[in-house]
Amino acid sequence: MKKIPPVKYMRDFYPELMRQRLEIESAWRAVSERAGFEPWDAPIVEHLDLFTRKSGEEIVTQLYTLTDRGDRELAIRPEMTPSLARLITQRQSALPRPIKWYCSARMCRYERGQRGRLREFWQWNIDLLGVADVTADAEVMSVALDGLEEFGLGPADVALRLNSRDLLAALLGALGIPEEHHAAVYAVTDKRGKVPDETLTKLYEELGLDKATLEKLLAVMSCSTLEELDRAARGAGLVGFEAEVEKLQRLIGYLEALGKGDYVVFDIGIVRGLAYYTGPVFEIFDRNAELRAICGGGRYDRLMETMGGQPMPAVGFGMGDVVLGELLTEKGLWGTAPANVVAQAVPLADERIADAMRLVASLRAGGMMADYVMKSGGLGKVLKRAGESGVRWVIFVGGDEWDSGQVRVKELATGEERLVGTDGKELLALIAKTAL
RNA sequence: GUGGAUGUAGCUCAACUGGUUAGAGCACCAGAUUGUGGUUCUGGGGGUUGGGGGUUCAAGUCCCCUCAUCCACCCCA
Repeated sequence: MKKIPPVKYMRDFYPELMRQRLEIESAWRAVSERAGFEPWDAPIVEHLDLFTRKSGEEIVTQLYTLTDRGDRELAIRPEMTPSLARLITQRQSALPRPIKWYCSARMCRYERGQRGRLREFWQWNIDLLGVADVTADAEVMSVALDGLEEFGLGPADVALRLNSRDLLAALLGALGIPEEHHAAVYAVTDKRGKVPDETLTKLYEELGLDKATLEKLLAVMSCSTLEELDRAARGAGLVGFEAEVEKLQRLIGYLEALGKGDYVVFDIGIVRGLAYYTGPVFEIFDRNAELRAICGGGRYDRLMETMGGQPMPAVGFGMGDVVLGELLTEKGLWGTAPANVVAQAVPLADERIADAMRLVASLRAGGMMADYVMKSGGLGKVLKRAGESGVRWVIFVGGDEWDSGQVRVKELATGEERLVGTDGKELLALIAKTAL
């Protein structure tokens, strides 16, 4: 019989990998809860319309779609935001503001796999709705960075690249570029840092702008700090963008107040592909910029209307488990050791197997992680295995000790042995004491 | 969807210009070791050399196709 492999670009979670996934998810959860976000989730399968409404029909080629027996067109969710919008709009007037929600969800995208991108993955979403001010943006970005700090990552490891769609729009407007051409400019700007500067310049030239406008655009787009941009735009005689610069400066100030100032880098090349972003947008990268973005997000103040709800300002991000996992592996920051069995009982004769079970059952009932060897004897091997796998106590069940109502307990780290009663109580107390 | 690279045991890799039955280390299982340790020693299981076709007396090796993986592009919610 031929073996059936896992589905292309999807992972089998052997225990080692599964522990990593759980470590990531519990960190996300802990950080979210600590920052006052509430958990939510939705079905893993949604109506196809939910996704095409937000992203257009082209999205279908990137989805796992299915038709159910009632001829309903469905799709496995490729992201959480449409579901979020549904949940929010269903109870929009009843939810107290601000709405701070998080989820850690499994999703699928039918894409070509490559490093950092698979067809099934987990994504942490943080969303804050009902607050139009950049205080909310700062909060969301800060929590994203908290999520990375939880693993020991710091400003030396990752950077938060920040930009604003409103700022870009204001600059292009000031340059006299009509709104319908903004998307084309964004598409080029998005390449910044990904292609050589000369190529970028060439792409801007191909946009068909007149020479004066092009020169001003290039002057503005080549800035690598917000201050530099402010000077360059003023120098080019542009007006009407100042409020957006001020907003970003205030946002950066809030991030500093939240202790995240060292991560922030202004990057006019951060555009984000999605059309629905409206204000500040950001991506978090490893400092070496070897991997794709660890996290991306921004403000999407129009989405609730698009999804049939009342207008409501919103800001959020998504962080995937794949790139983060690669970074943690690269930096050696995985924390979880296997959960070792603390105590292992070994029956010294077949007649003692049931007794070992009883003892272990009472230890488990007492909250201790305990296990037993499933056959009697073979002490040399049992001890060897126990030592290798991190067992801390081995309990010998049987022999003369058993006949006198006791079991012999060996602490593997010291080799010290003691005699305790067979009901497990004394053993629990002993282990609890040494565990501290 | 486009282009490039790579495919040998669970993992890391050998096998000179084509030449006997494809090997080693690690891992796994067992024994030395029926009441006491991590070392050591011995043995064992595990391969359609990704798959198919072709050239040849002979293919892991050369050719073609295909599949998979990785990298880059497109896209990136």
